[in-house]
Amino acid sequence: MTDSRAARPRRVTMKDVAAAAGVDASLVSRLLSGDESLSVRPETEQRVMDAVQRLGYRRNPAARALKTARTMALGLIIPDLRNVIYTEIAVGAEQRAAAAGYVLLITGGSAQLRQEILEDRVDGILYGVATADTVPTLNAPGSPPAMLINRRGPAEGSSVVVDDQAGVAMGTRYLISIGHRWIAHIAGPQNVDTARRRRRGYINAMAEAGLEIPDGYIAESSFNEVGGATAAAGLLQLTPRPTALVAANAVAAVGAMAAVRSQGLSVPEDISVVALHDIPQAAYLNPPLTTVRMPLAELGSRSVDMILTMINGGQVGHVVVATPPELIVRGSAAPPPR
Amino acid sequence: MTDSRAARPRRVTMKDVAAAAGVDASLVSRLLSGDESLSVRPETEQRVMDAVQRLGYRRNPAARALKTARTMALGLIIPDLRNVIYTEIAVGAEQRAAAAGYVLLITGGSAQLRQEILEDRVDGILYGVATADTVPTLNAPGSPPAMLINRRGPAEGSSVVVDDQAGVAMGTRYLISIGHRWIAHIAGPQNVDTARRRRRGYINAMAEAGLEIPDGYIAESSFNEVGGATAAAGLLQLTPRPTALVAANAVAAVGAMAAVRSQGLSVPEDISVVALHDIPQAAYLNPPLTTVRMPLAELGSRSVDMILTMINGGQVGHVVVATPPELIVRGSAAPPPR
DNA sequence: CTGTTAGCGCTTTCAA
DNA sequence: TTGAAAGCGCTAACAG
Repeated sequence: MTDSRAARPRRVTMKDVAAAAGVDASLVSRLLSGDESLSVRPETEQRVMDAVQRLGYRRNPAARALKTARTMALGLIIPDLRNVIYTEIAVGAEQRAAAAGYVLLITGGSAQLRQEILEDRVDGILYGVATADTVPTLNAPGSPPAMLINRRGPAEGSSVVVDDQAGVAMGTRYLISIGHRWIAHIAGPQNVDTARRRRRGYINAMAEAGLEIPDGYIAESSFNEVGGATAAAGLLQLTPRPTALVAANAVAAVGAMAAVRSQGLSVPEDISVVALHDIPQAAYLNPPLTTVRMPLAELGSRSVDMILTMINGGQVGHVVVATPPELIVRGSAAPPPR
Repeated sequence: MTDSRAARPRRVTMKDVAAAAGVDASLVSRLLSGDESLSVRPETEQRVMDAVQRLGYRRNPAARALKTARTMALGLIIPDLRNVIYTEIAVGAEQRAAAAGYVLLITGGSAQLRQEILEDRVDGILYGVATADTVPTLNAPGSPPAMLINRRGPAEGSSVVVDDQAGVAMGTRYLISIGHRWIAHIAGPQNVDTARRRRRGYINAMAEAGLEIPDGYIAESSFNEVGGATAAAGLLQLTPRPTALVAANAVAAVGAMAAVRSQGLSVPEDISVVALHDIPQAAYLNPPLTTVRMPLAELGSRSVDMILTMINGGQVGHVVVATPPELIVRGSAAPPPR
């Protein structure tokens, strides 16, 4: 194997800058770090800054990390890069991280797989993945601080979620308010707590209106199109047949609407659909999907604030983002037939 | 400001392992790197490995990066984390990177913004962003190797793309084959070369069938729902009114179909629609969207192969992923009315 | 078969 | 107001 490694120019180091400016490297370091308690002659500072400019110098993060034991990076692990919900969260997190001078490293896949890869490259980890069976080990000794995002975990840990229960309850109440009585729920996978909290929102809203939830009216499904389609297909066979569906997830709702159509029924004339999460395409679907918008970007930015607090030794615990859900009425729900 | 930094346990170092195993650190290092040219007494190796296990030791990437001048990380910059097309690419890239022992750091946003942040943390950069006006500076001295992905750049650089031209041509030919003559094109933003190549595919397919492209039949649009809706709305006002639309992007097509409906027309009875990129929801739309599937994951994995070659001093140039596009016939296209 | 040594590029006391 | 020196955790060349 011929190693044809090209001769890349050696990176300019702090020493080079120091030499060019006729000062010691330590001075360059302190200048670049904006050390307040430092008094430098303006002209010296000028010379150093000029040299930095001229040589195009950038500090080496690896060397800094080694010395300071801080990488200035944060890790975000999400179950699936293709999931719009998570990328929405990621966008919020990324902005906040950047504002704090941190890089956000986003990876998809299982916690197991990513944990070890990320663990030693970041100062803190945000886990967007966790099921009842596989909660990542938070805060193992020797590992950076970690917390759950959009998932609630064991009491000792920390987490941040949106008010899923309120969101689904809001959607359910809306259907009730326009006259529906037989409302079924397309629930998410019940081994993730987010889905369980949404289910509770549905159950509560139904109970508070004194409405019955017949057997089978809660159909578990994965958070994607196929899952929603399968769940809806089953629900439509039930007696009494539901006149409305609250979906725990908008992507699943897209599948559900397709299933309704394939049974020769139509949305919203025969079956009304309301879904959690206001995804970008909701307004362009046929019919446009009525949704409950959740503060996802805020969930992301909040999680960064929290992990930063943890990194600095603070306590954060379990938080629910306070911003209330918002109902976005479009065309997929109407009063029930007859 | 009270610094309440908690006392996190000091990380286990290689020295600790060496001490625990009664050997020198350098031996631990060579063992952990799987140095072939090393002969160690099996029992010594065993002792070291046991110590590693017992202490839960992991090597410090910052220290390794400083020493070896390799971070074992790759950067991927994509325009928008929410764009399904790009996350599909990212998934392919991530898998290949992991297989090669590299971490893929994904960030969204502008090249300008991300470049400097990533530059010194990775061994190579994959740019998924570039317009005619803002080509990132590839391979600046002192920066890691970089190339474009899903974008073609200046001759001196390197890039990998899929065969966009063939893809759109395939969709256009399909519409022609079922009888359409008046086919309009929802083109992407013409300052990105991907969009220009797709436009060329449309033009060529029309020309090769001897079909006329009336003025205004090519509408530029951004690669999202609003863009598609706006473009389609304009196209439908033209005389002769097109009977079919080829969209350079499936997300834009979702918007286009909505625009068709809002003019009181229907898909595919009045207007047929075919789009590039087989997005997950295509099959669940109303009507299900006929698309041309492009090898996006392969585009991602291929880009990783290429940047790895560059990192090792090799040349790669400009490549087009060979896997041909595939037509996925669903319900959004039918023979023209009358 | 295993140990010694030097040093990657930076930050941080401490001294001048 | 600035410089000197030590060392973060690791790897690689060289000795033994």
